Amino acid sequence: MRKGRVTIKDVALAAEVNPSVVSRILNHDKTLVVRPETRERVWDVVQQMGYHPNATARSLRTRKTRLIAIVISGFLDPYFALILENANRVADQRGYVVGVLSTESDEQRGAKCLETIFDTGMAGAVLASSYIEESTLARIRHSDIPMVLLRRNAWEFGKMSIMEDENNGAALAMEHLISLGHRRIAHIAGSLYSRSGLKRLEGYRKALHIHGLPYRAEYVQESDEAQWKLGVGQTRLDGYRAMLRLLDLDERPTAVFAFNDTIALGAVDAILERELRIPEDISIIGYGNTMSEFNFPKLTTVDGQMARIGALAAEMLINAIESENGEYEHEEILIQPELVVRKTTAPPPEL
Amino acid sequence: MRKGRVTIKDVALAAEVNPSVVSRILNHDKTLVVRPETRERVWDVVQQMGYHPNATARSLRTRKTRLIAIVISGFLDPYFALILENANRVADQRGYVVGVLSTESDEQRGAKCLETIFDTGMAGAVLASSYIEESTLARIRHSDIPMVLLRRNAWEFGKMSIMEDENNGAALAMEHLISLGHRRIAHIAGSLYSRSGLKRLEGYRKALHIHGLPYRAEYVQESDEAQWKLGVGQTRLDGYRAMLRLLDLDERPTAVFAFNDTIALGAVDAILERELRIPEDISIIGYGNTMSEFNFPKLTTVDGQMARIGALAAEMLINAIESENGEYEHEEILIQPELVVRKTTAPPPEL
DNA sequence: GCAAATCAAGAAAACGTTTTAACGAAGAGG
DNA sequence: CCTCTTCGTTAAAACGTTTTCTTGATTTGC
Repeated sequence: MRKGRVTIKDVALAAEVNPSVVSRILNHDKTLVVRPETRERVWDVVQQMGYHPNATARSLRTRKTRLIAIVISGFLDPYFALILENANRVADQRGYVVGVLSTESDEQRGAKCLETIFDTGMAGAVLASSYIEESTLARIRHSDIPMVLLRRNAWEFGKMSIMEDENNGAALAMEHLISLGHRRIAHIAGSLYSRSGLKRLEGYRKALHIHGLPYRAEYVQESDEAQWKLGVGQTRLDGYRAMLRLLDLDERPTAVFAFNDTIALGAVDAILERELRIPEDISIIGYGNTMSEFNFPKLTTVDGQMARIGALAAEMLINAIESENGEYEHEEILIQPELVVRKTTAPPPEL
Repeated sequence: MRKGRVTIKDVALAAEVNPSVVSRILNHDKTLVVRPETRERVWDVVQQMGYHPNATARSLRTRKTRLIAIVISGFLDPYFALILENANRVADQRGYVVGVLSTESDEQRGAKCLETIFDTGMAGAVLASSYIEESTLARIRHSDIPMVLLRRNAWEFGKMSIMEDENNGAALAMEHLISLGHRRIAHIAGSLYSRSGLKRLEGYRKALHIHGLPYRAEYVQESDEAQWKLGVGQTRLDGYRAMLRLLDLDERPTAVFAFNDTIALGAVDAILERELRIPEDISIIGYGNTMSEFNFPKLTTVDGQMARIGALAAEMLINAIESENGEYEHEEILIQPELVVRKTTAPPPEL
């Protein structure tokens, strides 16, 4: 490590052997026949000189890179943090580095992120951000690197995808409330311009219908529409405000299914402020399981399985990258959410 | 984009020109003299064939790479999320991709992350994780790539560093409480095996001393020591438990300075459970400003300036990478925290 | 009208690997 | 003793750029 880095030639020179031999020894080339003493000598020199193969040169020659991209919407959202954490763990185990790109809730940047992925010559990508326009996405069809799309159908693009069964997740939440005896159940919805917002609302409606409960428009509160900039605005404050509107109804609901955990906590704030008790007076169920289990109150919710999804995405992606022939199944996987019952749901007060 | 990617030779062939000309045109080589029509023809062909230079080959030749590493302890901690978010933004603006490595509160992995950085040939690194042993860190001295260390002194390693003045941050919190009239102020400490834990405790003691207030050992609650695995265990539950112990004291404090916001919220839980009011009965101040401003209750805290630190780290690192001669100042920057007064502090009830 | 200067581009080396082909020496087979 | 394998290693090409050095053609200066 004197001037510049030590190259394979330096090693070869010191070990009095050809560079190719060094390379093949280091790469455990099975077809190489070499005297044990030579092999040992090479290893010694490698250790002693502190030789590390130049990854760039290797990549150029092998046309392989060990860098994969994960595109998210932002680091602060626990949804993405969980995905990143687990995808990164798997990638690391398998010897890959993840380059992370953030669209920052700006659709313009979705295209830029994809540019970067191609320009940087990454080996594959997990597309988790929802801020990638359809038109941008359409162009990935002709890219030759594997990709895994999250929460997006990817069949048409010839890529893999992992979807959550949000419809069923919402149903799970509703079944739980209904089985506790609730009949007046409200929903604080997410953006109705987003896939997730629509799916969870649909699950809400379907559950009502199955159990013969009436759909009451005033029981579905969207967060202040002005704030919904395509999915943004799911803050605790939004949940708080929506819940206040629900509490002001003549016949207020006995249970609330919130679009996500953050909104659910906002609803909790409003309820406590009105000096009502949870779950005795009103039950609250969230969605996502993005809050720590140590949070207060201990929120009943639906686990979105982000940890599993993150790990699985990395797994699938790397398998595809390493598939010999470059062929891989364009799988579409549907993950089932799970109900997590904690302390914010109970039978309604009338019983 | 038929078979394999289109290379500079393909472009050169199609534009009836030498590859070197294409290269120099694309890189806006000032010294190149070329006929306008040729230049235009090359650009046209580049566009039409969708040519993107192979980043790997370019890196090999120029001995430069546009990949920088950020080593964190985990994605779920908002402290790191904020740093990542802002460092990533700056890196992206300047045309860099950040590869993110996580030590996951495992000191063994700190060494591994550094290995990865060198093996991957990254251009530089921001070391934000606290789980990197001194012995591991010592080896970076002889690495030839720029690095920025966060919350660590790096002078001895010949690297740059950004430190928070946590001592002063703690003093800020204490001055605020004392100026409100509090005299019985407790501290829920972080791990006393960590730099941060010690510094904030020191700030707490110093402030007491300056104002002639007595130091009372029972007013300093460490979270359950068994849980402190070198800094882990700063959960909301820990704050809750520590606060319960404080509430059980004969003469309970009128204000609490918590090691961080998460612990502060745990303390809030305990106080509310005992049916005391915040801030009327007890004031709470946190540290970090890691919670959204929409959180409830609106926590008075000390802003750790993580956003600024993240951006600054990326800025300094990239400046160093791009410094012509490879020389750069081994700066040590000290960032001052700022007090953020919200709703959980008020004068003590006696007044 | 001729040397010198300028213009427009081409040729080739280099970056550090991996991989395939080639090679000489030693041993085997007859 | 000659040929044919096998063994252990070397030679060289290739990956796709960038960069330096030439080169041939045209223009300029006088």
